[in-house]
Formats: sequence, C-alpha cells, structure tokens
Amino acid sequence: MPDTSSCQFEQRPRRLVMGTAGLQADFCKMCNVRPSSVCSAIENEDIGRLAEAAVETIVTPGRCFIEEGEPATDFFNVTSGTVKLFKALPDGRRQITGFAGPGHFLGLAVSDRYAFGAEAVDTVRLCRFSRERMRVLLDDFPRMERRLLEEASNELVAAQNQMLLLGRKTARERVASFLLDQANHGELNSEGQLHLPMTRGDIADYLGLTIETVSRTLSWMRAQGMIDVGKGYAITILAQERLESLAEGED
Amino acid sequence: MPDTSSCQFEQRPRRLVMGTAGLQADFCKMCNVRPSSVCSAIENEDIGRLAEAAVETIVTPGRCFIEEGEPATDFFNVTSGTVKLFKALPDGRRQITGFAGPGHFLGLAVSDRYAFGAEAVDTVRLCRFSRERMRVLLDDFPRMERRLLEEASNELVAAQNQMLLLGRKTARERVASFLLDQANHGELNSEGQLHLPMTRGDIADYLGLTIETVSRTLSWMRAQGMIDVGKGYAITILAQERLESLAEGED
DNA sequence: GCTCCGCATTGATTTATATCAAGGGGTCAT
DNA sequence: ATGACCCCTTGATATAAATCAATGCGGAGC
Repeated sequence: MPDTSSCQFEQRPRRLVMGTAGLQADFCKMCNVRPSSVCSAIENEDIGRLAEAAVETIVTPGRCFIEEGEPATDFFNVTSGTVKLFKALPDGRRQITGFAGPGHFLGLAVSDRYAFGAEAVDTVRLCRFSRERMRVLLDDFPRMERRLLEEASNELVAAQNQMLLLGRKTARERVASFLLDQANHGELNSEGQLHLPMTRGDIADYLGLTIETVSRTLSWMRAQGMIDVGKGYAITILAQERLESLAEGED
Repeated sequence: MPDTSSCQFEQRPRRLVMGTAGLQADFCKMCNVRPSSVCSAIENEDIGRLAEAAVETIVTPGRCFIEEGEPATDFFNVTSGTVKLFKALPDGRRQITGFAGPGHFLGLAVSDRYAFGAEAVDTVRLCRFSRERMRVLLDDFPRMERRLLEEASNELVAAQNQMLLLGRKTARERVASFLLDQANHGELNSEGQLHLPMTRGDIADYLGLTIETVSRTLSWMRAQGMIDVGKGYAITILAQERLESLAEGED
C-alpha cells in the first residue's frame, strides 16, 4: 500500500484519530511531568481550567502527528515517550531539529502553519490543547506565558548548540556530543546503560550525518573503549571525560 | 599588541564603555524600530517607563559587546546596524548562529550567563536594559512578555531552518538560501543591489563553510548568470527563481 | 519451522569541500 | 609614495564523510 501522506515519516495511511473530551482536574494535579513543564505555571486551585482544555492522546511509534506546513491547530505537551521534530527538503533529505521528551511543549508557531513535523519515536502520550483554548489560558494565566518564554529560551540555547555542532563539529565530535546530551537528559537504567529510543537513521538525521558514519563512529568509540554498545539501543558510557573533551573538539 | 580577551572576535583590547543615563520619553516615541520590536508592546502613555530604563549605546565595527559565558547582565535592542551572534569551540572554530538587524532583541538567556557572543558587524546602535529593570518592565507590562515570546518563536523557526541548512544542504544550496534570506530581510538599494555588511569569513562561519568555498560558490553563481557581484559587498540577484529552486534543492 | 524485511555493521570507492598556496586590490598609517 | 595588512579570488591537492555494496541479525507473519 503506497504512502500518500505528505509527511515523510508517516508509515500508516490512516488519519490520526484524537479524542475531544477534556480531562478531570485530578489528571493534571497528579501528572508526573507537571513540575517540569509549562503546566507548573498554573496553581492547584486553577488546575481544573487546564485539565478541561486538555485532551489526552496516545501516538503509536512511527506515527506523524504534526505535519510541516499544515495549519497549526493545536499545542501539545509530551507526558511520556520521545518525539522527533524535523524539517524536510522536497527531495526527501531530512533534518531532525530535536527530540522532545516528557515535559516538552510543542507547537509554538508564529504563523498559522507548523514550521516543522513531529513523529512519535516510541509510544508517546500527549496532552493536546487547541490554539483557541490555549490563547484563553494564556490570557487568564500570564505566568504560563512567562513559563512558555522560558521554555522557548531553553530551546533557543539548544538550537544554537546544535548549529555549532552541525556547522563546525566533526562526525566524532557530533556523536560524542549527542551521547552526552542523551545521558544528561534521559536517565540511565539500573546497569548504567543509556537507552536510545531512536534508530541510527534518526541519529544520523539529527547530527547531519549518514547512517553508515554514525555506525562507524560508534564502532570506533567502542574500539577506543569509550563506550559499550549493547543489544538493541542500549549504550554504556565508559569514559565520560574522554567523550566530553572529544565533544568540545579538544582532541 | 596581543588580544587577551576571551572573545574570539574582539579586535580592540579596551573595554566597552557604556553610559548609564536613561533616555527621554520622546526618544522611544520617535524610535523608528519601535513598530517592529518588542518595544511596540508598550503604549505611548507608558513609553516614558521604557525610555528611562534604556541606555543608548553605540558599538564600533568589530567590537564584541556580549561575550559567551560571561554573566548575563543586560538585554539589548538593535536600533541600527547589524550584529553577528556566535558560538565558538575552544580551538577557535566558530559558528555564527544569526545576524541581528534593527528591531532585533538580544540577550534572552535562561541561565545567568550568555550562551553566545555578539559582535558589531558595522556600526551598531543599541538600546541597553539591565536585567533587573527589564524584569520590572515585564512584570508591569505583560504584553511585552507576549511580544518577547513571539520574537523567541520567530527565532526558533529561523534556527530550525538553519539546522536544515547546516545539516543537509550543499554549499550551493546554502549560499542561495543565504542570499535570498538577506534579500528578504534587508532592503535593496536604488539599483536593486543587496548590500551585505558582513565579510566572506562571516558568511562562511554562518553557513558552516570555508571562505574559499563561499567565494567559489559566488563566482560560480555569477558565471551561471544568477547574480552579479559588484564592488565591495554589493550583490544583485539576477535570477531569483533559479536561486529559490536551488535553495530548496530542486536542482 | 521458514521467509521476509527493516535495521545495523563493515568494506571499497567516490566526491564535495577543506586545506594549502599564491597573487591581486583596497585602505590606512607612516 | 611606500609598505603593511586585510580581504577576496583562484588553483592544486588532501581528506572526511558520502555513496555504493555486501552481509548479518532479529522480530513479525505465515
């Protein structure tokens, strides 16, 4: 069955079906990502307002839920899983501009169209807010707007770091930077392993490299004793300091 | 005289001297960049509050006025001229993350240190605001915070485009994209020429290329009849559509 | 069980761009 | 005027990473 979707990452032709019912206040009150998300800007006493504007959505792996260039109707807040954000060229070349994990807010768009696409890497849980309801919330809770500005500023810093990486770092430096970033953001499992939810192809599209170069670079790092590459997507960092100096080009 | 500054772009060892006196209300009221800047969020009746918090600063070409990693004490608003924003690696490799022209707001930083450096490309006029005074202004004028969020969102979109450029575009596509961006933002002179205030080196550091590749690519475009390279920094776009399809990789 | 297919790894070769190198044309201070 | 210094351009060569190609592994479906 051919893929007729405009989204390069879409793997299933079916439309994403999303519910429309709001949530109970307790849902937000108990939410484990609230402390680290923009939702923390709303106090417990007002949390019902937030909850009733939100719709919980589950996105299966590989499913695209924001398509670049489509009307920007919704904002999203990731509550679990990992999302890849990307831009594409007409001939299919792609650049992943970031990975968004729990607590991350998506959908900031100045124009009325999304400037990027978003696809679930693994199973992703989202809270969805329509733009209109979000607008009302922002009018009523200016603290939320401030929190959103903080979030945007953080992303801007990350984007600047990524521009330095893409414009000036070597393949080894890129991969080292990536592993350290992932180790800082995602938590390690009981064996100190870093679980990467994304494929080598995703990493390549994030780092501006090819799959082969990412694979070769990881093999080289393993040969150097810097990392251990386990089964599946698990990686153990064995020489963090060496990776850090490599990431900053001090080798 | 050796350059002992930590700023890679600093050319003069003297410290930047900046005044401390606030401005008259009329200064902001008459300001020609107010409509396109965050300052437009403050109405005429309150503009005195903005003016008294601002200090006008003139920065000579090549002068660095924000140093990466230094304490983030001030915000800036560019009123004339062009600023380059950059990040650097310890060995001197640099990435210019953007050029900021009139109306552009600088200094958004989450931590208490600047995440990037800023240097005047040509003679630059700035309004400077201390973080504390800016904080008070934002508390008193929530519209300004909203305006700042818009600005940050715009920058985020630009950053995503730049990541696509740096990660996935060829040298020709990069230069074509750059020329079109510049033509869109800066206005053309009476002869339809685009005046680029920055050097080939700056363009190279912005596009993740070398000076030689930028120069060769411009020469190639001229040989193709796409552009005319005039004296100094003037460029005429002769075949906009060809440049546009080139910029999007449709060639 | 087997087959298929996507993902990853590794090797051989190519190529776009960097690096090295030389020279020209401004501008500024002496 | 002269020389020093930038910045730019162009040519020759080197190289990091892409591309082309082959193989292996592991899960899903039959």
